[in-house]
Amino acid sequence: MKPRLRFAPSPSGYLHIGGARTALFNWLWARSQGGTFVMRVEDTDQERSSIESVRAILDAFRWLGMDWDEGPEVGGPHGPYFQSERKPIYKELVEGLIREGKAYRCYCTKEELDRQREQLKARNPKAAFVYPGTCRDRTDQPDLPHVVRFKTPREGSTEFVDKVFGAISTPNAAQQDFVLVRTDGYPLYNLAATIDDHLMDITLVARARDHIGNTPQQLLLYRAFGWEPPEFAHLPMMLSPQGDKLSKRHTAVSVQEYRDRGFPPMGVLNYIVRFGWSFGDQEIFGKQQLIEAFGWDRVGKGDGKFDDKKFADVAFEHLKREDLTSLDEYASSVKPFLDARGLTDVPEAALKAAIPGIRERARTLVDAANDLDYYFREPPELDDKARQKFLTKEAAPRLEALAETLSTVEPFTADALEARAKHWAEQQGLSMKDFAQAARVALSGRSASPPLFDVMVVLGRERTLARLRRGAELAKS
RNA sequence: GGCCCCAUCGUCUAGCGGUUAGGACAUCGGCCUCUCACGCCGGUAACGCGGGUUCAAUUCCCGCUGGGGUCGCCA
Repeated sequence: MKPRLRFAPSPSGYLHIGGARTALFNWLWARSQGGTFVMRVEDTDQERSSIESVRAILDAFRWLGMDWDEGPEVGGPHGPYFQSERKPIYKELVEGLIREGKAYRCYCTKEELDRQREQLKARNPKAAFVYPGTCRDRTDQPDLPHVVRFKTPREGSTEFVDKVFGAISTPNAAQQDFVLVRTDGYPLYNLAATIDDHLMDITLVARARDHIGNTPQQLLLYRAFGWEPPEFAHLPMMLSPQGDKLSKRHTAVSVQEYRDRGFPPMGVLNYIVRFGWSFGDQEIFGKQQLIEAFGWDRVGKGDGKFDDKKFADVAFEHLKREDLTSLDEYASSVKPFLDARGLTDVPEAALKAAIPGIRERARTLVDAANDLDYYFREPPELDDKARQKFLTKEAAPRLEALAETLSTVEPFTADALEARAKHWAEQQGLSMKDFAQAARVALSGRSASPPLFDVMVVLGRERTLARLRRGAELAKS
């Protein structure tokens, strides 16, 4: 049977990097098995959910290149895919549970329970508040504000075999009569997720380890409904560098921030997939390779700590290698970052000519746009320090002479230019070192750039000569 | 605190009874060189502790210690 996987975001913000990883594992398995990847929006918390957030999350998915087969915008045979639109489904099923005595209405108010909880905490901060079961055996069901609670068995234990962690067993006594439906009639997570996973024919639920404690409750619900539960796979956590829960305080945690920093999408996916999953010594993967390599047997159990440096390096690796980011892809990816610098109509051909020279230098697309800037800005921005250091009185005549000697080079290629320049230098009793930096500043405005003659070729004969001469003028003054 | 889970370099990890414990990032040297990079060569650096099992434990079992998760009318 083809597996059906899902990712079920709560639309209360951006797509968290940890959420992206969970989604990725699901998506990879679906894609590698020819299965189905379902996107379901868990918007039962009306206060926190927003449509902008749904949009942000879907945009992040698109940017990452993870497509969904069923869900928002694409529909599918198991809809609706917004939980807020599935209320009648939950309602009917919960009423069945109540009729069968497997759940009950609880009339205790949140305020009362909160008060009790706080009292207990005041006395013993480490004590766990457990619902006292006030309404558990109540026989009347008046039509007053209430929540619905599950009647958790007091005996026995709930067990399952996790695809990553193996056998996990939890005593039912450790579970309380958890709430299924709140006063406003909206279902809570465990109820809605269970019902939807079943109705949507989900075969494997893969999620982060912080959900491991929800699994027994959900299993209890499957049993109560008489349904066959799906398989479960829990992923080790992605922790902050300090080892606690990863949050904004530590680093950028939204996928969008990495996009804005100029990380390539596959760089992001590649870094997060290696978190809790490995494939021998291979660290860098293209998308197709990743789909083929992925498997649950190579998912580890230990939590990991987030490392910005490693992340940046993986992203860079993807930008650097043409087999991972093609020239076309690189060019179109860097465009928005050039736009942001005001370089809005960069010729495609020139851009593609310039990229190979900056690929191995630019660690992000932000860097790339910066490294490409002087090719497309006329005149190039001039770095003051570089000017003072290299555009000296001594340099002026050399730049003039260099422009002169290079003006007749044919063809205008790096090799030919280098040969001519070296020949000229030799005649003058000079070495590359005696004019290279001055020429670099003249050409790029900076003291660091790709090799001189490569820069010249990208600029073309006319601009090269003009910039060298302008450099000479600047050097005189 | 109850319940659940985890444990190899600073970090991500390989290892699935016998290895000089491997790779990558980071870090420190060096080489290359027209600058900056890239690349290349090399160094420092790990099996948490204690018991078993075994001819042999990083590897299997138990305990301890340490770490994490969870205990909401959030998901």
